Amino acid sequence: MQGFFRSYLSVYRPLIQALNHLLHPYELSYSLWQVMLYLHEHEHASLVEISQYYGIEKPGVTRRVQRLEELGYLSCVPGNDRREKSVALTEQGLHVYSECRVKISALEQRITAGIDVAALEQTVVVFRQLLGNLK
Amino acid sequence: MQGFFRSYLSVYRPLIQALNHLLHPYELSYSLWQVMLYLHEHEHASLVEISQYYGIEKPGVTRRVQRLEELGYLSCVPGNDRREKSVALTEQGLHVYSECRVKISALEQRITAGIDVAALEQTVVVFRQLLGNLK
DNA sequence: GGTTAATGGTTAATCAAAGCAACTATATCG
DNA sequence: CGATATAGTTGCTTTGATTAACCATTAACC
Repeated sequence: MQGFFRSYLSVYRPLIQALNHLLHPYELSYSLWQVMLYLHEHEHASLVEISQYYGIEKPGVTRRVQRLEELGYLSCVPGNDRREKSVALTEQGLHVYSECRVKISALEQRITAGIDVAALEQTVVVFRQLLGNLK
Repeated sequence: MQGFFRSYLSVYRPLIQALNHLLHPYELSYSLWQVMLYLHEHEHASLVEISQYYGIEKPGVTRRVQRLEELGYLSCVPGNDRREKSVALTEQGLHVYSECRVKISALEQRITAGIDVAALEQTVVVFRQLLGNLK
């Protein structure tokens, strides 16, 4: 499968640009959106948890969280371990999440238009396998 | 196909890291590698040509080309239009290309191991379609 | 129980990559 | 000839990530 990576990577820039453009009105980028995505699924989370989930370093998470805090999209929630900073989406964060969710799904719809659903599902399976092999 | 983008993007960071790690001994990154890739296929090219092919701005290409020139991997070739800077791989650049080509193909082999070849081929088709829809 | 080690988080400095705006030089067209 | 378009460069800014060093708190252990 010579050229597979190249084929994969050719999609990246236009895709991330489209997503960032979509998120821009909310002062978000995809990297910030990732944090919201995680918090939408986990109610609350520590920074290390997010760091490990996305495979990025802790300082990166600190900054994403700081930004989202500034925007009022998330806030700290008290926990028993006082080292830990547990964060959760705010009311506003949840609202922004929902709005973006709709738009992102619509974009997904548009970008995958005309592609066989079975092929898309197959592709998702391939991504999972690639990810497994990459670790 | 909710979550398709997310699935796609989850592969990006680990993949690009693996590639950059592989290219590091040659003082290359994937963004530099792209230029070499193009020049390997086109003998020589102008910066605008490369810029359009990869969908990046001209200054980005200027800097990539400058870096590759410093490394001795490419050099200018004379053309009739004196505005234009036509570049081509040097002897050394070609040699480095070959070495990296082998290693990248091996990595590709490793990362796609155990994945059905038909599924991979279908995935490449999906990438092409996505790219088409993204424009 | 008190010292040591591990864990969670932050800050600062650095780097890579990309974008935009403004500029120079050359070509083309009227 | 002069206006306009094209190719490339430079400078500045932004985004995202990394490493190293550090502080605070908790856990482990003799």
